[in-house]
Amino acid sequence: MTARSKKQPAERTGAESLASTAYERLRFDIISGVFPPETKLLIRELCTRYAIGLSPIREALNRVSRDGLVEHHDQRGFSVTAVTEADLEDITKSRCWANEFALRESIANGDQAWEEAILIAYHRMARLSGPAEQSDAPVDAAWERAHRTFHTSLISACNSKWLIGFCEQLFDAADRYRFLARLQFRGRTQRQNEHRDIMDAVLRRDADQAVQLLLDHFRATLKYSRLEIDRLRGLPKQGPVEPAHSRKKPAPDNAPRARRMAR
Amino acid sequence: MTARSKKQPAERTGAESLASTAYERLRFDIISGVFPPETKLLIRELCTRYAIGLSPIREALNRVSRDGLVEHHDQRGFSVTAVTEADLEDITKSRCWANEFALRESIANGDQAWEEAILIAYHRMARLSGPAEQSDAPVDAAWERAHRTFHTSLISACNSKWLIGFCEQLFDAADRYRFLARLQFRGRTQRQNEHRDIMDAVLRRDADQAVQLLLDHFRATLKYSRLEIDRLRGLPKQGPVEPAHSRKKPAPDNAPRARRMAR
DNA sequence: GTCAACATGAAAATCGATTTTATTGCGCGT
DNA sequence: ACGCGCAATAAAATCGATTTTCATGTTGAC
Repeated sequence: MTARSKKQPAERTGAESLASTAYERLRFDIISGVFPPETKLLIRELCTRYAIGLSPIREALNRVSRDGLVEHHDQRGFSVTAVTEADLEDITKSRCWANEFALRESIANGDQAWEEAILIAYHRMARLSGPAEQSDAPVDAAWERAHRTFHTSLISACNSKWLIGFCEQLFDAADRYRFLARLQFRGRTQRQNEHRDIMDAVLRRDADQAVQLLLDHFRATLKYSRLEIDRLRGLPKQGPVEPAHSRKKPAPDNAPRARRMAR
Repeated sequence: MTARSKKQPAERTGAESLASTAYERLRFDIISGVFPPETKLLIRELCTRYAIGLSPIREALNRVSRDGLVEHHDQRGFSVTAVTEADLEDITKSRCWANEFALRESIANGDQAWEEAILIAYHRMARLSGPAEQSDAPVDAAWERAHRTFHTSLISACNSKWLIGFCEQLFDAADRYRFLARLQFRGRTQRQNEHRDIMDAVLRRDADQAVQLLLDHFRATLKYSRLEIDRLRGLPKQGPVEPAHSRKKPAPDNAPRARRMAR
């Protein structure tokens, strides 16, 4: 036996820890709305859901809480950050500001590799956009990733890792609102051409036009998402999508809000 | 025994978890340069240093890593983020952008409470500035906190939690560079009047002037910190300030770089 | 009838042991 | 002698048990 049976050279880099995979899954589940806003995240439930121990879950929770998707109160656990219209507007304003700067810098500094990266990112996204049209799939993880990559590629030449990181964080935050809205609207609004127009302007190095289109794009997302917030308000908060583990005592009828964080 | 011996009603709100205190201490120690850049952070050593268990340390490390002060590689542990001139310039550029926007918004929106908060923050900082003049104290934690609070207060009326959070993160990152520089220069550069001038312009609602002064302030920090980077470069990297726990085998002489992260 | 102290149960937080993984030094074959 | 594979060691990562803390519902005194 000449050993070496463990690691295929192909996946050599894929040595992820359980905590990291838990982080990815948790972040995705929060953004995609599996855990509705203000849901209390019980460590034990997450353990059984993801089939891993306490420590990695706890580690993952700490990371998402620094992403702003989850709030943490000492001795009182974690809960999904609430959604409010003010927060949505804050996010949109911030990402407009940050992306405008980053995009202008990118257009000024971008080289050929940058242009090609945008082109590739767009086409990968566009290719996924067709087959995924069926609206019964609640979330197309692949397209979402490609979408994120596309937006990052636009500003990737701004020469600021901090700014890029900030934009990505805001992207995730805004995405959560978009997903929440989609849960109602079922079926994707067709906005692929917005992306194409943005890309065209960027590659044309028309900074003003590109910025204009990009900000419009963000504001359209805002408008689209905002419609849902009012509807969400007043809805009884509930646990994760799959029914919460049966309580020994089914909550008495006079408890309209279940599993809500004390504030 | 009528119990109730545990908690004084005074410190009722101070129910911090060990992980949170570890986070604070760790962040402070990294920013203040106790752990030099690129130091490998061994969990066990941190456990003994802070006298707490693995889990809280690990939790704290995850949080600081999301703050950008520490890098994490799966299965390979944590290490203090390296310092580079490019990173320092990135940070400065980013905080100039972010703070300009935030400050203009603040000046436009700020109410009386905002003005008074600035005033108070300044005076608290100024009061600490006098007695702390002795240069033998490596770090005056109280003044540093007040300094941070002052800068945050300036932009606190910008109506964007995201933007404020971003600015604070950048503040910490820049502060680490400033501390590293101070370790050499011993003795504080007297820049208190810069803060006063900024405050005056802000309270006068002279946005252009305030922005000008604030950005100059940041750039002065950049200039001040940059001087040290070249000097740091080439210096043998070493462990925490207190001598590294004695190795059974003292490293052979041909190993110039000790405890360095593989990259 | 109202309020406060108390008991009870649930969840978070912490710890220490165990498992997994990476790194380093050594021996062997070429 | 040089490179390659293997063993030994150190560190990270994970798990499960235990301790602390909070929330809830109840009882008793005023």
